Amino acid sequence: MRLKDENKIESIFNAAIQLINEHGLSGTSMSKIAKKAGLSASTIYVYFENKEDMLNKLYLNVKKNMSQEVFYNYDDSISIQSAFEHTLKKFINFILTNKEEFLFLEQFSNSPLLHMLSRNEGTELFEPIFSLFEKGKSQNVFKQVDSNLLHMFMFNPAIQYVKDYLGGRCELNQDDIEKIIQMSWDAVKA
Amino acid sequence: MRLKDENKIESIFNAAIQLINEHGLSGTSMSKIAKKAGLSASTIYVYFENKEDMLNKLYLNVKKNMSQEVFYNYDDSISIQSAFEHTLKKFINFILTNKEEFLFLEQFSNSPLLHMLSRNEGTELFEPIFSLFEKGKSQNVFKQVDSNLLHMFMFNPAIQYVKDYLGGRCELNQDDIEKIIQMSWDAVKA
Amino acid sequence: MRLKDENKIESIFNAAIQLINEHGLSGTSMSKIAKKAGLSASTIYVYFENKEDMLNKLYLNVKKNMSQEVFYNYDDSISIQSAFEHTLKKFINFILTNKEEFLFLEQFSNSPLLHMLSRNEGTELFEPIFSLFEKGKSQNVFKQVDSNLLHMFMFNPAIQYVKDYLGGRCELNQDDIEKIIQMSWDAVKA
Amino acid sequence: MRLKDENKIESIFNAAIQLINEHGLSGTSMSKIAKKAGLSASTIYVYFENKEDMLNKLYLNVKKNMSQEVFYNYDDSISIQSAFEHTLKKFINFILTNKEEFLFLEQFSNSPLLHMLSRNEGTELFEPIFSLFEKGKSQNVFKQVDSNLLHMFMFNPAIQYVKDYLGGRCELNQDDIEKIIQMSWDAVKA
DNA sequence: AATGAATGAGAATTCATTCAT
DNA sequence: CATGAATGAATTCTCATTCAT
Repeated sequence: MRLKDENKIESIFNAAIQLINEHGLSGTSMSKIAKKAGLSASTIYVYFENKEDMLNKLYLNVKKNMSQEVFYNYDDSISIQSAFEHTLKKFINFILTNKEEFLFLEQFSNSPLLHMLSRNEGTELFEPIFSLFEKGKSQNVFKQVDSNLLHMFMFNPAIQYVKDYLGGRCELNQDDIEKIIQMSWDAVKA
Repeated sequence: MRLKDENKIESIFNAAIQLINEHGLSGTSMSKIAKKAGLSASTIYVYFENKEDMLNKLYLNVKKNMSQEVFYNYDDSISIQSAFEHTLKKFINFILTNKEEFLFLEQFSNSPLLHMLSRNEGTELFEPIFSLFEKGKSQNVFKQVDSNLLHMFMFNPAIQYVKDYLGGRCELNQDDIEKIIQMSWDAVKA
Repeated sequence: MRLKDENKIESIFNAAIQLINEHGLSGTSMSKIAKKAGLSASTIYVYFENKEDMLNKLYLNVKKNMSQEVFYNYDDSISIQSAFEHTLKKFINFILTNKEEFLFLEQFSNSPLLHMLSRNEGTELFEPIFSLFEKGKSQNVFKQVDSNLLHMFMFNPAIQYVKDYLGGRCELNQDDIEKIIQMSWDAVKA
Repeated sequence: MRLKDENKIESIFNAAIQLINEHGLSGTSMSKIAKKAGLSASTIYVYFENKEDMLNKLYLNVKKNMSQEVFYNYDDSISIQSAFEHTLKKFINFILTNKEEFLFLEQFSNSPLLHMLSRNEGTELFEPIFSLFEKGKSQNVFKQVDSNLLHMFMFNPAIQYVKDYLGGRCELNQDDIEKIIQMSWDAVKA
């Protein structure tokens, strides 16, 4: 693809994310996305097969950006607890500063439009975390449980916290974030 | 006049839940719900103002059922840890045996169609839990953090686990459930 | 019919007139009328066959009120010009002080829902005017033209004036009204 | 892309006019118009924003046609009385030979769907008449009254006459028309 | 007489997508 | 590649009316 095209995909993605957060998945039509992106609805079909395809590719795109930022400069050599806390902090930071992308992810994750394939591909982008879990378990730093459980206790409460904040249901508070990280650690540590 | 049929609301709710789980919120139309419920689409509008209203009332209905079952025979006098574990167990049990209702809740919670009002009303149904949190904090059994944080660590990982199971992404395992309860406790305990 | 019923018909008529002026003929449904009248939609069908029937009866009702007021104390013995001017003045006064009824009439007169029968019956209520026209023609006070033409020049410009005023397209002005009456007279006089 | 078909708008307008005259404004749905025009209902929405928009544009279109025909070859230099009579004759002729358009205008003029803006724009198309009124007043040929009053006496009785004729409530009669023109003149002349 | 419940028919409008240019 | 035009299918919701009580 040429540069020009990449810009167009970018515009489509941005427009889609904004509209979905404003009006929900079902309230966002292709023509509205096209209008916001400044092109014709039919142009979208040059780049994507259909709405589902577009949404799935957008999902993976966002997940990729997220993983890139979260694992940027990921240092494998520090202590497991440090790696855990550091990564979680970076994750929270990412979803706080990229709330549009994050909220889109949350909406789309619960939709039947998200293909199993995309979901798996998205999960694989967080592979370093699963490595950390395995390493931690082998060193008896983490509880001897399925890594998915560790994953849930690492991310889900934090995700809920940010969702509540972004939904105006609680205040943002640095202290709370520290506590969340502490609690997550308490949950997973052996 | 004909007698208002309470069963009708029940049928509408059941049809809606099933369809939403099968085809997603946006893939579920009022006429499809009506057809499944065995009545005319316009009849739904006798009982509800519009789709949004119907969905919000369905949400509250499900939340109410959930709270009734979770807090049935809720014993205030046992130890805080027992109450915590017992309630969480009952909660997991409810969402496992009422997967349709549970999955609907998860979908709808992320939709902009869910009114703030309904969300709050739904939360209030779980008041006993917040009482437990306050009591536990005063006795220094729980960490001295906002009760919402305790709530997140109590429920969100479990919710994610059941979602993964119901989505076919992991096996159900009694042992895992015990571990989740243990991890939740580790997260919240002082 | 009993008193009680008469009140109900009155309520229905009032509600209908108000709603039609606010939202137009097509924007006014039977259930909205019923709600505004404080009764059930099905009750309207106790008194009228259907919407058309109700509207036609309302039309005649308004026309009857109008004729009663316009011809109240109608004095046959004064000069023809005085009778003409006096009646026109009273007519203008009626439509100015009963703008709701008047505007309903104007809306409904152009609708295909108005039956020929009702229209004729309504016209007959203005019989004294046609008598005046005949008398005036026989005395060579009016032009020797079809009475309907006299009728048009007597009423239509005035009606348009009041419509423009009520529609906010001109100011009400007593002087204008005098001039309209003068012009009408110039048009019909021999 | 396919070429935009100007005929399509024409077809839509024609279908709308016919149906509105047959079944009234409220009895005419977009899908019926589309069917009669030989296209899909959604195609109408390619050309117009909504029903209201379409109707207002149709209104202006008809008004424009009317003004074009009425003022075709309009000669400013003849006597004021001749110009008055000539124009009125042409107007009556237009509404008699374009009864569909005329009746649509009458129905729509009384509808709350007609925007103030369209109404004004429509009136402006008859500017030459208002010039004539001003000129006539300055030469003391017309009464010294608001031009709107002159306008009412010039057109409204004639309009009513044609409506009665088209509604089958009177016969068409060239003599009557001459008389109407005479009466209009008597009404407005100084 | 009065009415809440019920509904089939139909309303306006939007949607995802295709197609010819 | 890009897109305006076009549309069948679907959507939410309203309506006039009927009916059992």
